[in-house]
Parts: sequence; structure tokens; C-alpha cells
Amino acid sequence: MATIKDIAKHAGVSVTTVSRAFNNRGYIAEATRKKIEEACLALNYQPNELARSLFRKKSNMIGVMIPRLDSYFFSDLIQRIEAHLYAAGYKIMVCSTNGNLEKEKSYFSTFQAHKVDGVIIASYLSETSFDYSGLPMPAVAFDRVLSDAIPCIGSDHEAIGRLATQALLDGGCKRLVHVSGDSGITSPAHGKTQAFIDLCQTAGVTYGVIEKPMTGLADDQVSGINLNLNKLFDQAMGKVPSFDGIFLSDEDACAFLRYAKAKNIRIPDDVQVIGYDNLAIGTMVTPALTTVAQDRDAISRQLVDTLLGCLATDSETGSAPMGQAEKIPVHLIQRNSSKS
Amino acid sequence: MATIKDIAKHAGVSVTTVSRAFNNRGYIAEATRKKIEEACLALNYQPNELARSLFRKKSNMIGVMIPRLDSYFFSDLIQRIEAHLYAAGYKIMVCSTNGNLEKEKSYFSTFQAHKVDGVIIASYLSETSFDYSGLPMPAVAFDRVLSDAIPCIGSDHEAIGRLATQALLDGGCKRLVHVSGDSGITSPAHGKTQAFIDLCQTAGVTYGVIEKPMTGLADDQVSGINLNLNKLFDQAMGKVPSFDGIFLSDEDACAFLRYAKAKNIRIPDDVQVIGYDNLAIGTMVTPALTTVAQDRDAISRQLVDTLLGCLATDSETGSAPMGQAEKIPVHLIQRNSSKS
DNA sequence: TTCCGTATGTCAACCGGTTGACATACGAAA
DNA sequence: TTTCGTATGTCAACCGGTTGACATACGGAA
Repeated sequence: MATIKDIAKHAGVSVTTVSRAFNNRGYIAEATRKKIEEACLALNYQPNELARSLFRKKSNMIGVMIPRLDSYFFSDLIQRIEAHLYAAGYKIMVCSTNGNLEKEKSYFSTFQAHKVDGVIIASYLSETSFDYSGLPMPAVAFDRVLSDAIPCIGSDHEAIGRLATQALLDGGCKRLVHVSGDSGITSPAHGKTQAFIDLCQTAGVTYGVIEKPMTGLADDQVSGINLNLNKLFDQAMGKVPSFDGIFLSDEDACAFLRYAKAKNIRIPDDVQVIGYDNLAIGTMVTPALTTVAQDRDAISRQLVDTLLGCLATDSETGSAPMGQAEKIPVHLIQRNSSKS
Repeated sequence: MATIKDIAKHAGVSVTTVSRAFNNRGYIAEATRKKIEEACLALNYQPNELARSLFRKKSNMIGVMIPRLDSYFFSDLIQRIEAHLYAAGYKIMVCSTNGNLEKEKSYFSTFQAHKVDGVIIASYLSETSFDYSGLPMPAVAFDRVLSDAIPCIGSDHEAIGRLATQALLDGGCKRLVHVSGDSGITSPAHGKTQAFIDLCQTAGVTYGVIEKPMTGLADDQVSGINLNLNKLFDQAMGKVPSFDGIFLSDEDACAFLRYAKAKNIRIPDDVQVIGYDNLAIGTMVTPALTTVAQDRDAISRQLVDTLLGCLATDSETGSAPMGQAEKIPVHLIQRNSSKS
């Protein structure tokens, strides 16, 4: 591999001049710049980013911690995150945690060792098992409250809960079930559950919440939709017998549609189903899924913008503006798994 | 951030001794090793991988080039690739190309600049626009023939074509349509099309092949299933009027199911549908999709194993064994979108 | 003629580790 | 007593860039 010395030799100038040309410092004659460019092309030269990063203490790399790469929701999110970061000149180093605590911890060390400039955290490591406030680089989190210094970006989960629950109530449901996320983590996402409970109580209807545990997701677990939720739905049946409305994630809703088909439960006549996330799959199933859409584009953009904002202020005068991480608006999409 | 000097000072030994401890060279007393470990913990020290990689000329990083991160097929594949590479001690740097040639080219430079140890190429850059034989590091490709030095891993596509076409014929279809991939790239995946044509001709049935172009996939295109294939299916209708069997990817098949529902085409009575890939979504749609399964676990494993094999031989005596990249077996999964 | 802006060179230090050569020191075995 | 294995230290070079200090040289403007 060619080095900067080879370029200097080939172009007939000194190493310093080549470096000056690359970094636009001091004076460089156009003719010299040309010669250097030609040398780079001739030798297929790429400056060694390891050496540059080592000196600059800036790697232009962002670590991304994500629960799974093959999740319908998160794969969409990371696709957008990558695009935004690429546009800003950053590369990504990805860790898919799969609910594996050891892997997640080890990757934080790896991120530190590789001097990533910042981290985007969108995973489920129990916050008690790791001291996020000790992270040596700026970080932003998706739907997780990890430390005072880590901005938390996410949708307006209370609104998700309100919109879905109200839609079920408006559709005439009297016995509601909600499948909630793991309560072992501190996440604004639990706001959905609280809103669900509040509306149910106000409306005076029967309701039940069942929790879907995050743990037990084996490393080789089926990708995408988890088809083994039947026990969960049986449990729901036990908690709210013959419920007539259910509110859960789109992925889980699809699994429920399968469960309902097997049990000859008619949707939406027997049970109305409202999901959240607005995944593409919701339009492919029968009946098409009513859902509360999360704005994944806004989420990814805000995650990236907030992190880049931290990087910019971090290196300068200090005191991050950080802004209030406003909750990202959501909206209901009425389809055929619920009555309007 | 603590450096190796800080560790040496804290442990009361020399830098050389610390380095020896880290790299298991020369003699180290157990007591000294302990002191060093304690110092690392006390100072939250992580060896700077940039400096190490710079010296070693080995980054323990693999570049992965993928068409999209939010594709149902590829997100599953990369999830597995990441897991296998992590187990082998490698991190990944991901590029989602989105059919963007400039981005793909720029990322090859980035990979080179970051001294990735190898590259896994699973994307669609037209091979005429890039000289893959000039890559300065080992590479393996998924379903693409890029150069003599780049092993090509993939399924037995002829078998996919045979299994699907034969199943349609066995189901009594007389007028078949196949949606093929972009013919502008050199890929064993075209074997599906050839097998389809061969079997149709042998059976003496009417058939047509329509090509789905890869270009025109805008950067912000809808993720996952492409719902805008109606023109394609109209085109198929024009080519083989009232066809009664269609063979296409699972993603496209799902789009076709939607198209059929809108047009009041009954599946499988009017048209039998057989997909390939065996995506989870195929079990969620109605009717459930008959499909030819690709063994994504085997694919990802073979991609990683082959690349690591190249790395191992590359650094040693030379002459890669490379083995014959055997075509990975596939199998038919009969569901309800076709008659058995 | 002097002075300044432009253009380039030389040299050395530095980023944070790794490694080889060589010296030193101690205790035990020959 | 000599020798060897163990344990550690010092020093310098190196990986491939970047940067600052300082020197030099040329041409045009004051």
C-alpha cells in the first residue's frame, strides 16, 4: 500500500507539502496540487485513516448499538441512521446486541478502544448492569433514559397509547388487552401503557396488561416476527376472558392475527386489533392492520442531529445546547383490523 | 483517556512490561500482571485500537457492503454475518448502498483507508463501473461473480428455478410468468431464470419473463416490500395474458398478492404463486406463500468462513485453498398460494 | 533596494501503542 | 563459583500520518 511518502516521491515534493495539500493548510500552488492528485491516482493512494484518527483524536466513526438488525422496526431505523450519518461524513460500527448483555458491554469497550466519536444507543441492556454516565464519548439514546448526559429521543408514547385505546373504545370495545414491553428498563415507551390504563379506567371498561419479557430472546431466535407468542395470547385470554380489543406492536399484532386465525377468532368482529409502528407488513396481512404510526424518519434524523450537535459543542466552547428532546408526533392509520 | 503510560505509572512498572503483559510476550510475574490488571480497572483503560491496528497492519474490522439494511432478506443475512464475525473477534463497518454507485465506490475507498481486513460484498454495483480485481484486501461476494480472486457464495439458483417451476407445472399451470432480477449484473442468481425457461420449454407451456430493474430505487424508497410493482404486473398480464402461475421473490410475491386482491384475482384458483427466500412474511400473508427456501444461516456462515479462510492463508505461506464454493442447497415449502 | 506574499523544504515532535536489542538483577541449580 | 532461567528496565525505531517552527527562494510592489 502506498504511503504519503510514496506520493511525495512520485510528485517530486516533500511529505509536508503533500500533507498541506490534503489538509488545505498554508500555501499550495495549483500546479503542485495537480501533481499530487495525479500521484494519488497513479498509486491508488488512500490516506491511512487509522494514522489520521490517531493523531486527530477523531475517527469520524459512530458506534450504533441496536437490539437486532433483522427487526422490521430497527432495520428500517438503522437504514435511515446510516444514510444520515453518511451524508454527514461519518461511518458506522454496528453492534447487534440480541439481548446479550455481555456482548453489549464488550462492544462499549470496543467503541471506546476504536475511539468512535459518539454512540447511538437503541438497545435494551438493563441500565443497572452498566454505568452509562461513565461513557467517555457523547451518546444519544432511543426511547431509553440512561443518564443525565444522554439525550433521549423517541415518539410521543402517551399519544400512541391514547390514540390506540381511544380508537378501540370508539369502536365499541369493552374488554381491552395491552401487550407492554419489558418493565425492567427505564423507557418513555412505558407511557403507552400508562395512557392505556388511564383511558380504560376513565371509560370504566375491563382491561388487562400483559408484559412481553425481553429476556429469553436466544441468539438464534427466529428473525422478524416472533411466532411463538401463543402462550402470551393464552395468558391474555386468562386475564381478560374473551377480550374484544387488543393493543400491541405491529409485529406482535401480526402474530396475533395468526393466532386468531388458528382459533377462529374473527377480526375485527370478535376482536379489534390496533398495532403501533406502522410497519410495511401491516398492509400485507389480512385484514390490514390499523396502527399508530411512529415517524421513523424523524426519529432517525433527530437521533443523528442531536448526536452531531453534541459532537460540535463538545469540542468547542462547551455547554451543549442539547435542546429539549421533543417527543416526536405520531398518528393513527385506520385500516381493517378495527372498526372506526 | 488513560494511555499505556498511565497504566505503567499506576502499576509502578515500565511501559514495555505493560505491553508485554497485554501481548503475552517474554516473562511476566503473576503479581505484576495483577497490578497491571488493577491499574486498567482503576483507570478504565482500553488499549487504543487505532494505534495497535496502525502498527500491526490489522484492524480486526470487516467491511460489509449491502444493498439495503431494511430489506427483509438482507437484514436477516447481515444479522447472522455480524453474529458470526463477532464470534471470530471481528467488528463490522457497514455500508448500505441503496443502489447508489457513488456511495458504493466511496465506501470501497473508506474500507481501504480504514484498513479493514476483508470485505463481504452483497450489493449490486454494476461490475463494469468498478474494478473489483484491484481491491487491496481479501473479499467474498454473495451471488455475484466479480473477479477470479473473489469467491462467490450463494444458493443453488438452478434448483430454486427448477423446484418452483416444476411445482407450478405439477399444480396444472399452463401459462407461466417469472419476475427476474436485473440482467445487467453477472450473478448466478440468473440461474433461476434459465431453469424456469428450460422447464417451460420442455413442458411446452406458454411462458414469459419480465425483468425487475434494480435502478430507479431512490434513496428514500419505501422500505421492505416495494408496493409499487403494479406496472410490472400489468406488464406481465400483457406478456402472458391471464397467466395462471407466477414465480418471483417472496417480497415481490407479497406485492403480487396485494395486486391480485385489488384485481379480484383468486389465489391459488386463478393464479398460483410461488416465491423464493422463505421470508417470515410469507407465513403472515393470506394465503400463506409457497416458497423455495434459501438457507440464510448456511449462506452467512459460508460467507464468513470463506473470508476468514482467505485472511488466514493470505498472511501465511500463501496460495489460498478457497475450496469450491459449493452451491448451497434449497428446498420447497408448500403452503397455500399454490396447489400441490 | 527593501519588504512582503507566495511556495516549498527540512526537521522534529507527536498520536499511542509494539517490538527488538541490550542491560541488569535475583535466586536456584550445576 | 559459574551459569541459567526468570523478571524487568532502558532506549530507540516504527506504524503513517499531522503540525509547528524555521529556513529558503522567487517575484512583484513600495
